[in-house]
Amino acid sequence: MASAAGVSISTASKALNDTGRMGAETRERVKRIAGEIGYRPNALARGLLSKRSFTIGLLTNDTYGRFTLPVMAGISDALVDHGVSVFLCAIEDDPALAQTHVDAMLDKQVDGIIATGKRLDRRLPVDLSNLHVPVVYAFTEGTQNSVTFRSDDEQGARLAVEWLAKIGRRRIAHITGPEDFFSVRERAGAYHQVAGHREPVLYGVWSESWGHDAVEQLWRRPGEKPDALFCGNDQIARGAVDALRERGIKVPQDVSVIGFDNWEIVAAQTRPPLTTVDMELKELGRQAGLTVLALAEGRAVEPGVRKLPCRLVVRQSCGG
Amino acid sequence: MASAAGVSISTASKALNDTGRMGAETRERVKRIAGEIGYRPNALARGLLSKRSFTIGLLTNDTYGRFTLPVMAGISDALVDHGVSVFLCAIEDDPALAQTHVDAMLDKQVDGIIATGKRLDRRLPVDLSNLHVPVVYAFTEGTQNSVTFRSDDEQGARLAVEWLAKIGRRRIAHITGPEDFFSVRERAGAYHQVAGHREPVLYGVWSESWGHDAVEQLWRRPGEKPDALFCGNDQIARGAVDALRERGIKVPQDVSVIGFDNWEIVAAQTRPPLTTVDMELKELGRQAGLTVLALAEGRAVEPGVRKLPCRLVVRQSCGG
DNA sequence: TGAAGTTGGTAAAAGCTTTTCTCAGTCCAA
DNA sequence: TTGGACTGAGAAAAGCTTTTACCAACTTCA
Repeated sequence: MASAAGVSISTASKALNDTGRMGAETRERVKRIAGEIGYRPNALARGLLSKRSFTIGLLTNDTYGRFTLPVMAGISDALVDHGVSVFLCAIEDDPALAQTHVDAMLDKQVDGIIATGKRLDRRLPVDLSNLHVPVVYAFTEGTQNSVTFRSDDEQGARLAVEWLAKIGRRRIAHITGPEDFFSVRERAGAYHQVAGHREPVLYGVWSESWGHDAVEQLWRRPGEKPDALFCGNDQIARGAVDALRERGIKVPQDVSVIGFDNWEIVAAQTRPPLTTVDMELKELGRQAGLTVLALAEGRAVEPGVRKLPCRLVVRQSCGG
Repeated sequence: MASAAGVSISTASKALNDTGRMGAETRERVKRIAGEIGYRPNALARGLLSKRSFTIGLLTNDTYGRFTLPVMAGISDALVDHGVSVFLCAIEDDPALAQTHVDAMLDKQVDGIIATGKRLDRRLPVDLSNLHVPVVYAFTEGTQNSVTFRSDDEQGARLAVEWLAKIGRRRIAHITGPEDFFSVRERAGAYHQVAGHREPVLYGVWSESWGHDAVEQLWRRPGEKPDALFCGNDQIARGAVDALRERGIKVPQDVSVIGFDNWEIVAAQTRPPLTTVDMELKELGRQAGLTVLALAEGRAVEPGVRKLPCRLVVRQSCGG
């Protein structure tokens, strides 16, 4: 212990924390010696006393990491400066596993929990509503009176469709995922609002092959073809772009395509690279982190759902 | 505290831990009451005493998560039964950030650290060699006398090329990543060993477009064309498959293609889905987790590099 | 019946910090 | 010279659990 190299335990503590009364010279000396011997206070002991472990838990059922990783990066980014570390717990829709992890986090006296997932309209398979630590929901459905962060899919979709309209596209089709997804309905709603009801919405699944098939369907139909495709995610968009190329239709000259998610691995590798909507998940994570920290410190936070704006990432699949 | 609902503090502790001497009936009663009031011991206090926090740190510079996520899943999977939680720290090749995270982990008295990355032949930008907690390296280069887990890329490559040979392919080309990657050289070495030196190795970058370009190069050359491609990763393979399709060459009828990584999002969505080599990163993580736990418990572990076998995942891009 | 052993439980210490309380000494003013 | 205020530092408690030492009561055996 640092006190061995100087004064008493309590004086050392006060010196290092800049608290209590003592001679400036003593304080300096203690600090210097502590630095020299590389003394670092034991966070366990500190936590035992202060009731703050400077630790939070991140619970997710998104094993693939598509959504969790950016969120995690944002949380970590926001909290590392506050000395807070993050337990990452992946629970694959397994209630027992989820409970095990929650219990472990609680035992370890986490200051708070952030729940995240892969879908806005689904709950994690564990009840977090009556814990004695604050809980914040990010990109997953929260409980009554909780704080929830989510992307503003309506605004994101509007961004995309308005962009297509702005560059002169008039027959914009929407190829998207399963209709029972809340975000699908929200994006489709915004699409209708901006583009009207002239072109159909094609509901399907979140895969490239569905994007491919949907283009086949659209182009097999008689009558005028779309001059733009707004796709529900980047994978669908990629499948669509591939199908268009196979039909000899040029992207973006003949048809503009916009995706959703800005999943680099898909969007940037498509030929041409996809213009797409970014949900700003890292920012979402950052805000969730700051919020759970505020709650942990006893600051009041207004409950409710906070929608964070999306951003349009312009690459080459639109022209304009 | 549970003692309020029963006996003395020490009796309660002994009852719950099945230690010490006491009446069976007393023990049962304490356990029952503890269960009823939902008592859970404070891991901080326990850790303070036992010098074990039941917490480990996972350090990674793979922000994208391609490699880290499976490794993390394996670690968590192996350790959750032992009550161990994992701090995930993403350090993006930033030495200062890395040090900050390591210090935070050490302050929190982690029982051990697992270092992982995105490349077998690169070190993390922080020195972990003289910590007073055990360190295990997984899928990143370790220090002298450390325990390191890595995939056996040579064996994986052999698996792929032998499979191609077995289904009757004779002119197998190898399109791969940058030659300065250790794993690239190892895979190429195994390729030469099995397939001989009849076809060239094309070194490039880890992208779809390189796979695409490489096929262009190969087919523009005069003479006989390859009847199989062994690609350095799934993205290259996907680019190659796309290029072949555009040339009207059928996969797998005319040319067989094998990738490397088994990155579902790429491999499964390619048309046709890719046969590929899986590095079994989850298993790698599991073993790393168990090893760091063993070390933390003071059990001796032989230092050295442990190569874990890869597995061939057969989909439709090979035929045979 | 008395010594030795067994049984069931409690008290106390240890682990490391932080915080509050206390104390000895110093300085100044009356 | 004495009383009060102030200063610098240490003692002790608290936070929660586990472990060791200990004690009182009971049993067993000679």
